[in-house]
Amino acid sequence: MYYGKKCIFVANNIIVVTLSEENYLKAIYLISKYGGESVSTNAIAERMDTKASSVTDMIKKLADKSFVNYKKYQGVRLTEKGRLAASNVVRKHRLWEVFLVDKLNFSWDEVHEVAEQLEHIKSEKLTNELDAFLEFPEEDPHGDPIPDKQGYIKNSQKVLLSQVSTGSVCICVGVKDSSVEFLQYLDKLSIGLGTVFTVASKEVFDESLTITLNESPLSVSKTVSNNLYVKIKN
Amino acid sequence: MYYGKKCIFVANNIIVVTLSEENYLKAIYLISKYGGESVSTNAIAERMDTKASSVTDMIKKLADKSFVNYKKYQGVRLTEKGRLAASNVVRKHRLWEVFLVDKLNFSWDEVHEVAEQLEHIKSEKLTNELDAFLEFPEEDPHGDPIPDKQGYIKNSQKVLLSQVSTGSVCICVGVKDSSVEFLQYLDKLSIGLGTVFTVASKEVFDESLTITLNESPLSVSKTVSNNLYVKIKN
DNA sequence: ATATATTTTTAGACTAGTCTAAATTTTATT
DNA sequence: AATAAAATTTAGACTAGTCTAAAAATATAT
Ligand SMILES: [Mn+2]
Ligand SMILES: [Mn+2]
Ligand SMILES: [Mn+2]
Ligand SMILES: [Mn+2]
Repeated sequence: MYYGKKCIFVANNIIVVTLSEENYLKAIYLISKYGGESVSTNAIAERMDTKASSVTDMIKKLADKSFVNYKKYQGVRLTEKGRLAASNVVRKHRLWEVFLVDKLNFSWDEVHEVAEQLEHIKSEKLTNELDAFLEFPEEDPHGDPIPDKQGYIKNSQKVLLSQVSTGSVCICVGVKDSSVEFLQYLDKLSIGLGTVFTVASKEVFDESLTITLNESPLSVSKTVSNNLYVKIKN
Repeated sequence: MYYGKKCIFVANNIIVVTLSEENYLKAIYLISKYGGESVSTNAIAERMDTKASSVTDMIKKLADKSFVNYKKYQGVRLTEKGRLAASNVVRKHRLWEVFLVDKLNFSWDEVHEVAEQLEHIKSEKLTNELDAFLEFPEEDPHGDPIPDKQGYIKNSQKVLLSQVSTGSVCICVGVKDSSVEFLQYLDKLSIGLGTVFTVASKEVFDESLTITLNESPLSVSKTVSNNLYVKIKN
């Protein structure tokens, strides 16, 4: 009997889920907004930087294992089992990101690549002890929510900076784009999670904003305001 | 061009070493006593619980990448490059074991399985920050030495309990067999790293020892004394 | 020195996961 | 409704890593 042996997690001699399957589940979970919506083959392929034909192959395997419901040409939707498996991968990813930033001096633009690896480590005890060690964080270094053991996510009232009306005092609570480039640009602007500023004015021409940060005015483009989550402070 | 894409570490777009290759390198490294001796195909197969034919296949790949020197039917020996790659895997394995015990409340019999996964995470920064976070430990929870960044290992004067002469005061500094079974048995005997005891007498019949631990006599079999490393205290 | 046993390698097969190119189905446009 | 475009699936090929069975080389025993 051939089981691939390496790279595959085995519990009680039953194969649970491979690294590759986990990556597909995670992609479906995130594209579908945490398991809600149905997801197209192409959307998965694009997100995972792979080919649609590969996605179709994998979707069939996931359907066989009842992680997704699948009808040809109709896209997929996570089952409850799939949603839980996927949320667990995301939980691990985000917990490890917190660990790297809080304990190992990583900056928020350095953690993602390593967390992509760490999220596949299989050990319930490890995940839960890590959670406790970090004092049960609710959000990762990019402001994204960390699902709990049961896959439950606390939803917060964050809103995109671009939606905020002039005069509001805001606190930065997350990023929509968490690319290295954007994060480093925010560093340069001295904007990070917890940064407080006021929306001074909005330019009609290009929808750029002028915000007041540390008493000084700062202009931010529409691209920035469209990718920064804030909470209104008053 | 096909590169397997997943599971393979890429630095500057050059494939460095796969998870499977790392496992073989580690096995050769440990069998050869940290890269010294030449190692037979069968020895690798036995240690890795795989078939000799698979080992031969992999050996050829490792030789192509100049991690080992290989002549048909003559076994393999690690090159300097191979020794360093292997020592890095062992370094990571043992650092993670320290992390799990010191920070995440794992016991010494629970860490190995998880460390087998964690040892393959590729990030120099992670390894070095973890090392610093743990305050540069020199040994893992089983008393095994942790190679430094350059692959250097501090060698210690530890000796098997079975070699110690009667009357010696010993401090337990490591185990040769680190199976769950042996480690749990030691727990039951209240023997761990740092435990101090005196060798009271040796039984000629079965070479069992009577040791004095916390004022009380305790009998340990030859199997135990052959798998426990100690340092003489005076 | 020869025969036997052991070790190692080779040959051929298999799975997981990927790809390209072609076929099929669904969706959008006239 | 027919056609064109886009999305999706299928067919067939490829690699890494493994296996079994057979062949070849080396080591051991008479
Ligand atoms: Mn991330
Ligand atoms: Mn994140
Ligand atoms: Mn170990
Ligand atoms: Mn160890």
